[in-house]
Amino acid sequence: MAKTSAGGAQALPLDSIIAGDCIEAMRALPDASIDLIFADPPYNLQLKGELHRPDNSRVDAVDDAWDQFDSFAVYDAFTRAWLAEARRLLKPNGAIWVIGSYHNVFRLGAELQNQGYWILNDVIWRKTNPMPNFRGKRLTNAHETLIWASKSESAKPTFNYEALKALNEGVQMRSDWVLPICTGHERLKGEDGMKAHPTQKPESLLHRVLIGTTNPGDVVLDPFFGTGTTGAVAKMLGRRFIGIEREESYRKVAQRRLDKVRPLSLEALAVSTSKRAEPRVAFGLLVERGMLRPGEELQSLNGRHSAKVRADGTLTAPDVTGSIHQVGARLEGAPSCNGWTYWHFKRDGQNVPIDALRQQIRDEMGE
Amino acid sequence: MAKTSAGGAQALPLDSIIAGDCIEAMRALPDASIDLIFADPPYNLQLKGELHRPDNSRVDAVDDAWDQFDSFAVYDAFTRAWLAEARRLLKPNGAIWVIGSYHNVFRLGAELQNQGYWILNDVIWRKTNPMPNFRGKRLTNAHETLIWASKSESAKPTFNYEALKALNEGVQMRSDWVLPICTGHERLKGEDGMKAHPTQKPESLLHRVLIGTTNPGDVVLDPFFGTGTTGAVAKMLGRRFIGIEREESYRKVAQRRLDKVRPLSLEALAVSTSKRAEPRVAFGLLVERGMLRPGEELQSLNGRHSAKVRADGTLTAPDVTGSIHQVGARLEGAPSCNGWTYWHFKRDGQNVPIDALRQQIRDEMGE
DNA sequence: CTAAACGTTGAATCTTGGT
DNA sequence: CACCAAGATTCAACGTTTA
Repeated sequence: MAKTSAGGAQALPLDSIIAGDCIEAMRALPDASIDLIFADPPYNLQLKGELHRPDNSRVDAVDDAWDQFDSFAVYDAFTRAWLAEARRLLKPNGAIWVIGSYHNVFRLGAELQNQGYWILNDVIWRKTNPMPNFRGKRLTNAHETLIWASKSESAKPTFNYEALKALNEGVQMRSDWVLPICTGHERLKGEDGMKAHPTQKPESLLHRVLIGTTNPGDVVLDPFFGTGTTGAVAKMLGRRFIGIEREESYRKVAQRRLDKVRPLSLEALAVSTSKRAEPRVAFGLLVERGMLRPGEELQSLNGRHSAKVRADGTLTAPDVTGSIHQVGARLEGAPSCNGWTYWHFKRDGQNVPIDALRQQIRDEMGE
Repeated sequence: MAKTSAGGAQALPLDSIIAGDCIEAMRALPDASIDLIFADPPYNLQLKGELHRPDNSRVDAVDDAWDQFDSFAVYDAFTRAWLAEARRLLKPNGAIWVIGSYHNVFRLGAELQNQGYWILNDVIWRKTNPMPNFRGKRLTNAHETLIWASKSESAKPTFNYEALKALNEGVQMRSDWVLPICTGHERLKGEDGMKAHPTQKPESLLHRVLIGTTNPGDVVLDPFFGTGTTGAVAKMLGRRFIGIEREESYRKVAQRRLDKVRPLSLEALAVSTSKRAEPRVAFGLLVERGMLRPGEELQSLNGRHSAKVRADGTLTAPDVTGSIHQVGARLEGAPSCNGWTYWHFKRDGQNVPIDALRQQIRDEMGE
């Protein structure tokens, strides 16, 4: 595929599965073209014989004295390579999710940090129905760890705070997610009736990831596509996806699965948004519109202070004059203050925050 | 201190706090002398500006000098050094616990693996009452990660499977542990009334670690002793401890704390080793949480019988040991008994059913 | 007296947009 | 990039004061 000189998104093989090795396939994609990467890398290394040690000696699968150090060195080299490609592909405000268990997640996390990714949270997928530890020599391994990281410290990653809060019954989403493992009808079977993939992730997990950290239309890359859970949920949620998968059998199952997915309507895709996404309203507009009269007195939230509205949209109190925020902050001795929720006016004997007037204006603008 | 040629435990400064840097202090201890290490190293939080709650109050951040490192390279070198000393000190079948957050735990885990430690489980401490994310820019950081590792792959670490199972309603203990953070009376205060240490760990966490992975009489080393939670729980549970702490103020608080701890009786310490019927409720959590003290006496509903609480959440009476239900049934000569309503404890001169404590826990967990 | 209201705090990598 | 101002944002557990 030809890259465009601009690295334009039109070069991307959207909504399709690329056959091949994940590192080579990523090399063919343009810089800074991806909004989000979700990666579930293998940790049962079938890499012997296909990779070289850091000193370039070839690792042989059969007769090699395959000690632990070699094993970690090879795994780290593999991790370093695909994470570097992944970072090149991310837009400046892009982010990545990786998932792993204690076998590999510490290598993943350390390498993310080494490459300049900025960890935003680690998230625990707490399985409601894990496989028990049969030998009674360990604790039941009842969770996996996800790491959410932005491309750099200065990035401004997508985070739909209000949508996740709504998913969590009105309290902010925590870093531990309680979700069942993938079983039943959701678990894809091969033609032999056996499970098609050993570690198929539940769609609920991807649903939460994509609702929380992407917007509709975003491009999501999964370099270890497997049976395509990332693609299926992305398509359902109105996101674009690119999958990379080496094994033909997985690609076949994934493509069949994807063909059956019907995207949700735009209406169904709408999520709760934060105030930050709404248009700014100048306090002065409330005065101009006659919603507050110059000279009218406002009361503070706690009732301890008052200030008068002036015709230019500033407030004045005995010792301070300025914006609604500045006056509130000064009177409270606080470094900052949200004047919209701090100041109240009287209507029908009730104290009403001036934020209600702002909301009224926003409602009119939205009509 | 002179090492004995056998590395004998008699050279160990048991049940005391060593003043000084953890690496130097460990160098003075003999090879292969420690059964278990619990380490809560600095997290390298890298906090920048100040953080305020929405009500404008200031968050008291962990900004102590001991948590400051110039780079990952410096932090890694520090980690490498203390983990190497720690490994030298462990007996061949010894094990280590480390605790951290996403800031440092990937460095810890990777270095453990690099040094030949063998990870047995990662364990998630899920906090019932974490600090929220005040700016709505991340997920609530609601957990910390512990890593449990043996000295080598071939080691046979202590694992009290049945005791942990008994603590967990008779089902296998999982890798996610739900426990509150350290607050209230347990949180140690300095003379100024402020918290004595910024990151004091709850005793319930150490209780579970020590019950599960040590035996009475084992030697437990904590190279980052702080205010001595590890020592306090070890002493209570009949384990020996060695603490290393650099800061004099922490040592003073820890020593005062340790002096007040009364070790449990042997009887209370006995830990079940045989299989038995599944208790239906997590009585053990009441013990871990300190709501009932091992050795404490419970009275029967009719006042005719009494039994003692043991550290693994079983009861013992003169002729019978087992779950709260089993012991109640045996003493009454009944086929079954609801231990929750049968057993009572004394609080403020009143007999209160232990069910009240269960209800308290359920309330906390939102059931 | 109790109940309700109010205040405090916890290992935190915690903003955005305009000039 | 620096600087400045607007303005968005919290949950559970304790402890203390008020009604």
